[in-house]
Amino acid sequence: MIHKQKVRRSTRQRRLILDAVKDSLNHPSASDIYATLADSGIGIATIYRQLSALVEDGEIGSFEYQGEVRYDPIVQPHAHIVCSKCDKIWDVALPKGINNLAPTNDSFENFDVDLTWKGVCNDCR
Amino acid sequence: MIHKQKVRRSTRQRRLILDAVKDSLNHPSASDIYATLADSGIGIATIYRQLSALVEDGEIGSFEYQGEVRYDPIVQPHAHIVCSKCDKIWDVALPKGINNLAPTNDSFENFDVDLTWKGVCNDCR
DNA sequence: ATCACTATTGATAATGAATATCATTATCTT
DNA sequence: AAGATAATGATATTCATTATCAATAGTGAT
Ligand SMILES: [Mn+2]
Ligand SMILES: [Mn+2]
Ligand SMILES: [Zn+2]
Ligand SMILES: [Zn+2]
Repeated sequence: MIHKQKVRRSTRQRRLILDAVKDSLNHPSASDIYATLADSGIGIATIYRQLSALVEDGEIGSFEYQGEVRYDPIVQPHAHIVCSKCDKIWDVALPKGINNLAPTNDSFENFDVDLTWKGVCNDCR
Repeated sequence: MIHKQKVRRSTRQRRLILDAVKDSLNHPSASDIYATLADSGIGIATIYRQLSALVEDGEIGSFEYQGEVRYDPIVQPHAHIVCSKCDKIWDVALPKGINNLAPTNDSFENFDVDLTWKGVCNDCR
């Protein structure tokens, strides 16, 4: 029983939004992307819809921070460092062997890890 | 230069809210606590205010999940397992030695780690 | 116990992120 | 080119959380 693949049309809006995330450096929110594409005329609803769709399709990553969803051009698993002063976010490699440290009881099947270190960055000290 | 301690009054509302979180088992949200204390007459604004204050005072923990803040009776650092189907959350010990795996560049001072494993629980399979 | 000071409360308005609605438009298949 | 329908954009709506402010109630001093 193969799950039917949802047909996704290639629209100008989808391409622009994907490119904006792929070119981003700061884990942008939906309104960040909206601002970046301000002169494209893309509506805010489309920004939200396509960002969700792109995550669902595995084209981009996402996580929530400070009450809003942030998007990530990197889809490979990785960890983040956040500064609690300026709220900047950096990418960092997952600790080697972290998957071996997963809680292995056979009543749970792990498939994803969300790891964030919180601290104060150099600029804020 | 000691930082002046903010004076915090002991009110009936604060005590009830703290007790509700301490007695909780399901990482409740603000509205969960509001529901639990429904017959106490405590206003929703007070629920939010005191939950924030209790976190600030280190009396309870908190983290965000699925677009809302969840509160935690356990203040000691620990990790969570969440089921992406039923959204239930379990406590789990932090992997031993996780702090040694922190990204150690001297331009960043780590003091907190947020670790969540996401998967599908037994009931949902 | 009473007083004065002010932190806290509760009702409610306001904010901000995200979703729902729906007529119109654009994409894809034939 | 035509038909089917996914996608869009304007906007209304939902939902969590915060702001406002007059009234209330802890607290420390008398
Ligand atoms: Mn990242
Ligand atoms: Mn917990
Ligand atoms: Zn910083
Ligand atoms: Zn489950």
